[in-house]
Formats: sequence, C-alpha cells, structure tokens
Amino acid sequence: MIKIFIVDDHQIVCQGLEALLRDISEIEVVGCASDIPNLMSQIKGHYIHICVINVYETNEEEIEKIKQLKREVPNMNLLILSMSRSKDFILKTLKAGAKGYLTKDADRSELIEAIYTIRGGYDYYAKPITNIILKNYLRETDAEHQLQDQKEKSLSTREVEVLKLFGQSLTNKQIADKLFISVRTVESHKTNVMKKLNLKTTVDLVKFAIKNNIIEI
Amino acid sequence: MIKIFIVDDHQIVCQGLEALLRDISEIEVVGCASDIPNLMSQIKGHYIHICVINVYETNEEEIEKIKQLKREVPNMNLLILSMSRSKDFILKTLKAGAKGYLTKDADRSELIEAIYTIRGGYDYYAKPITNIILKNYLRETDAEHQLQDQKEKSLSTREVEVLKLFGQSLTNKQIADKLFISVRTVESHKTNVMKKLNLKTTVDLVKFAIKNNIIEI
DNA sequence: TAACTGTTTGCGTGAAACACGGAAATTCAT
DNA sequence: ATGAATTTCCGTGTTTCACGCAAACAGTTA
Repeated sequence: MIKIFIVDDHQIVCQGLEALLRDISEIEVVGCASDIPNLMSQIKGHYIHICVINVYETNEEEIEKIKQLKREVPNMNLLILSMSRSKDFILKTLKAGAKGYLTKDADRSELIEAIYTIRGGYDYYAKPITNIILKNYLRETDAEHQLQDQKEKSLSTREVEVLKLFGQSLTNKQIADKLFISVRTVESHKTNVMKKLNLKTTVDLVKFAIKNNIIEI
Repeated sequence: MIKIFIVDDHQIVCQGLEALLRDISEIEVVGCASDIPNLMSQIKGHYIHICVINVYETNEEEIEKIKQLKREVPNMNLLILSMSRSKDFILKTLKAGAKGYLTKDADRSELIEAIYTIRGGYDYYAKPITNIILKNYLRETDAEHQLQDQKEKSLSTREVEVLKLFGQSLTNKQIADKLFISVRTVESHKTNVMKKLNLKTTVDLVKFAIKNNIIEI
C-alpha cells in the first residue's frame, strides 16, 4: 500500500485528487492539507511515502518551504504539481528535494505513473520537463563561457521580506523600524532587487511584485 | 440531468473535479477545458447548464474573459471557484455575470450544493462571501448620506494622461518633456491625483492605476 | 583550512521625487 | 460675467533613489 498525502490550497481540489486515486487498491490517500506548514503539523507520527504538492506560487518562498519540509521529513518523497514551466523554478524544486514534477498538462494516468515510479525509487518528470532539464544540463556544462548574462538571479528571503512591506505601502522608515534595521539597509535591499531584476523604476518594482504574488493588489 | 463543464488550467484538477461529481447520477460532466477561450470553442452546439471555472488570476483580464463568455453564451450559468477573497474581485465576477462563487475552503458537498442551487435558479455564494457582499451593499446604500466626502472625485484628462505615462515607468522629467510642461507640473498632477483618491504612497498609486486599467501590468 | 560566493548590514554623495502650501492663467458651464 | 475646475508653475524642506563602497557573516567548495 502506497501512502499518499495531498497538499493543495483548494479543498475541493484536494478532494478531487483524492477521488482520482480512490479506486486504486494499492494507493491510499491518508489525508490532505492546505499548505506545507499545515502538512507538517498533520503528518507527525505518520509514515507517508509520497506527498503530492500542488504549488501555485512559483516564488522563492515556496521553494524555501519545500526545502524546510524535506529537512523535517527527509524520508517522504515529494511530487510537485505546478503550472510553472520556468526552468528556473523546476530546477529549484528538484534541488530542494522533489522526486518528481508534473505540469498542468499531466492527467490522471501520468499522476499514477509518477506515483509508481517514485515508489520504485526513481525520479519522475513529466515529458515536457525532461527536455527542459536536459537543455539546462547541456547549457550548464556548456555555460562556463556565458555565465555572466544568464545568471538567473533570484531574490533572497530578506529582499522578499522588504519587498512585501514595501508593497503594503510602508515607507522605508517604517520598514526599517519593523525589521530593526537602518533605512539605508532597506534602500540597499531595494536597489539590489532592482539590479537583480534589471528594473529601472519603482513602478516596475511594484508591477514585478504584483506579477509574482509578492504583494496583493 | 445537469450538464456541467469544467474549466481549470490543470488537467489533473479537471479530472479530479469530474471524479468528485461522477457518482452523482443527476450530474453529468460533459467536458473540460484549460481556459475560457478553449471552453468557448469546445461547447459550440452543446447546451451546458453550469460551467465551473477555477480562476487562478484575479486580474481585470480574467473578468473581461468572463464577461465575454457571458456575452457569447448567455444562458450558461457560471460558478466561480477562486482563492481570492478580495471584495473587489468577487463583486466584479458577480457583476460580470457569475451565478455563484466558491472560495478555496469549500469542499465537495458545497460544490454540489452550489450546483443544485444554481440549477434551481438561485445564486450561490460561499458563506464567507455573503458577508463580504452584504457589507459592501450596506456601504453602498448607506453612502447617500456621506456623499460629500465620498465624492467620486474623478480624474481630469490631463491627470490620467500623466498617470498613464507614469505607469509606463517614465520619470517625471520624461513625462514633462513628452507633454511639454515642467517637471513641477507633473508633480502637481501626481499629488493632486493622490489627494483626490486619498492615496499615500507611490505604491498605492500604481495599484490604483492597475486596478482601473489606466496602466498595463 | 582557505578561498569563494552570496547575504545582510551599513555609509557618503548628489540627483530625483514627494509633501505642503501658494498662485496665476485658462477653460467652461450657468 | 461670475464661480468652479483645470492646468500651469514655484519655494522650501524631507524622503527616496542611483551609484559606489565595504565590513561582518554564512554556506559551499577546493
């Protein structure tokens, strides 16, 4: 019996995924959680083979949560389900410890195949993903030449933190007080973010943050 | 027999929702689509009672798609499924023609309840939503008293013009040059807009402009 | 262990943007 | 033609931004 746990923000989707696996005698869906923190509190004491995680946000925060989950429950295999085809994001989830990755085009049979594959000790990546991974691998080994312009700059946790408060319309002073740092540091974080993302104005920064769900609109 | 169509970006989620409704004899899931444009091309000639739409993005674009769908297929009822609890967004979907709205906390039974309710000719809103709608209604009807401070201060054409350029990430200098006015005038327009709308920061201004389609994201 | 990379923290300086208040010229409807 | 709103602009002081620099620290790799 393969014990599965499901993580999805929408309860209906959780139940739906569960329903998809219900009539497979070898698979048992042990439970559902709305997010990774909830998951961790729910699975204490239980042994789970595979956790299917539907990842909606594709930001650094989510990656961080996956890493943390892997640290806390290292023997549980993670199967990521996400709409993102960003090479960057996919590779990050794999690096964070995921054993498989399904895109939005995957269907029930692919989900089941992934579960069996992972249970068998192998990694499973949806077909469109293998290409991406392969290409990236080729490029990375080839990349010693052109490292400088592709450098996939991701934001640090502190930077995201500052960006979040900034998006809540706080002034630099207010952000500084909240994080117990100086105004200059807040400025530094902001300008570093702008440099990393190659943004020129505050407006661009706000747009970026909105697009990436760092701030609410 | 209630004929249902499902719209969700993730194929697995589509299948999951379908599985949730499979063993209800009165409900038939006719098909699935990954988005609204796909839906429209798929349902030509079919009569669908209810379309369950899982909305991931909560922007103006999605609202526009819903409106368009309602125009093209006016007799099909729309049940929105979304994680957003933004009063603004919910009211927009309802205004766009949706007959129901479920939040991420809704489960299978609530989905089924919603389907039956809508089939009966009524609207269905998840419990957390009714509060939001009610509050907003009260505020709107109550607003006749306090019209003077709510005063629908509309923006002048020049102000919108400045705002648009501002939203294209131009500096005040660039805006000034483009409109053949001084930088100070640009500043004035901006601050006047902020005063009119009671906004405090640039971030708020950008958010406002995005919400109101003055600038593109 | 040493070297390297990246994060977090901060400063100096000058330019740009913003807050607040005032004000003249123009348009536009009553 | 008088009043209201719009469009234009300035003075003054504060805040934020751009650009560069750098120390302290953590994690990784050689």
